[in-house]
Amino acid sequence: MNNKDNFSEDIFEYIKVSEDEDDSNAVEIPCELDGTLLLSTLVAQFPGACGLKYRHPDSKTIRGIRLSDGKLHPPSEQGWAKLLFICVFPKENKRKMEDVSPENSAAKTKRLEKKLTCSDLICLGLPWKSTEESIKQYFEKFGEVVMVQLKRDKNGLFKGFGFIRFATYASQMRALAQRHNIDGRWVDVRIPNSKEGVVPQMPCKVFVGRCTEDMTADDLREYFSKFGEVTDVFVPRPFRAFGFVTFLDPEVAQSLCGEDHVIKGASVSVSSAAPKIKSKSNPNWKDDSYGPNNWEGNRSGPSGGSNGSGSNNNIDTLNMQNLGINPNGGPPANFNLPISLVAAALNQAGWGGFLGGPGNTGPNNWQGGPPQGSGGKNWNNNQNWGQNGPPPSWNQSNNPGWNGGKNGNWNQGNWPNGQGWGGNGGGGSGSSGSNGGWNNNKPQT
DNA sequence: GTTGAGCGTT
Repeated sequence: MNNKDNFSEDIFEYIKVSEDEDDSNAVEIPCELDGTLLLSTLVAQFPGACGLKYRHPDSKTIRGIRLSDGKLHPPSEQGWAKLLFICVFPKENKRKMEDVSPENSAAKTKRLEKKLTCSDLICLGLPWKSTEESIKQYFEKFGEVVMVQLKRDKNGLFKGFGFIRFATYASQMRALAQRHNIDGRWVDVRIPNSKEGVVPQMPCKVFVGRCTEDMTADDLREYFSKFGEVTDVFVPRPFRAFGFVTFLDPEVAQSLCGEDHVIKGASVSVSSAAPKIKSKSNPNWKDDSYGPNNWEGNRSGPSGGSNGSGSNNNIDTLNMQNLGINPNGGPPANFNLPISLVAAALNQAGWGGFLGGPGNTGPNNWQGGPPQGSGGKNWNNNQNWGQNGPPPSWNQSNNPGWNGGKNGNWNQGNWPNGQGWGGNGGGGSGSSGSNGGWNNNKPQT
């Protein structure tokens, strides 16, 4: 052995990955102990990646790497060998001949381009030591950053927030779809309030009907990833024969609507997750509510969160929806609690499924209380939530404090400080422990 | 000198 006895990274196999066949920019990425590579691990280093390929040393042809359940499988029984693996990114342009018809190509693309414009993004909770340069450097992994403005007071003291702007919509979407840990702080990146309703958005989410019970979120993700980058999947449990898939590119989502696809031998139908019913019971809803089931079905959140499938790829669809990035499934307009806190807490409390994690155990994976060691004592009387999903009041104004924080359970005063839900490091019912949560920020010096 | 929810002296 070597003299790094206290350093156990060599129990993981590292594989060399690059964006192209030039390995000078390659990154070595650790596999899991079973030899597979988590897609989320790949995405963490290569945002937007949806798979891997490699050039076969003998045939010299490019071969794809098998992706199943969010895991990339080594090309042979011998493992990953010492080959260079190349990231696969979703094709920018579309896929099917029908979509290249005159009606759908130029005109439609033009329309979309006009709609899908970048806006400034606000970054909240930046570390005090941030500089324009460091922030630019951090966000450049999502694409070209054309502007960084950190806000300071009259004395030049940094106020802990700022604005950034990307060169492309895709970069913006990638940044909005992820959580950001900058120098150990969870930083919220959002569309500024001043831009709310100004930045036009297209639905990124589709409704997938006729799902069979054996279709997991990972199945849907794997299948639909071939059409474009999937940022979120939600399959309600218990089984309800439908699911939702959210794409990074709204054009991909739109192009799939109206189509039938075969997954696991069954025909599913893809349709718009667009508004279908109007909610009268909840004054907090915006004018329209979305999808077949409002929040319960249509809502989603961080993928790869707090469940056994083991990884968190930092997708933050909950945030996206709240901020109008994806108009489908948005919460009430006057949703007072910082959405990131809700997301983090629900995730860590084992609600990852409700928020759309790959396990999709939904509200039912939370059986009668917060995780051990949690400070979330306000949950204790809500054990019925573990049986039949959220109480009806979730969608109504008399809910436990979603609106004004008057009732105590949800207002900020009752949230544990600093460490979030007990700081147990794991994702509630999940086992992977890779869910950092949003509210883990600690005071810094 | 301190801080940790917020929304931009363009």
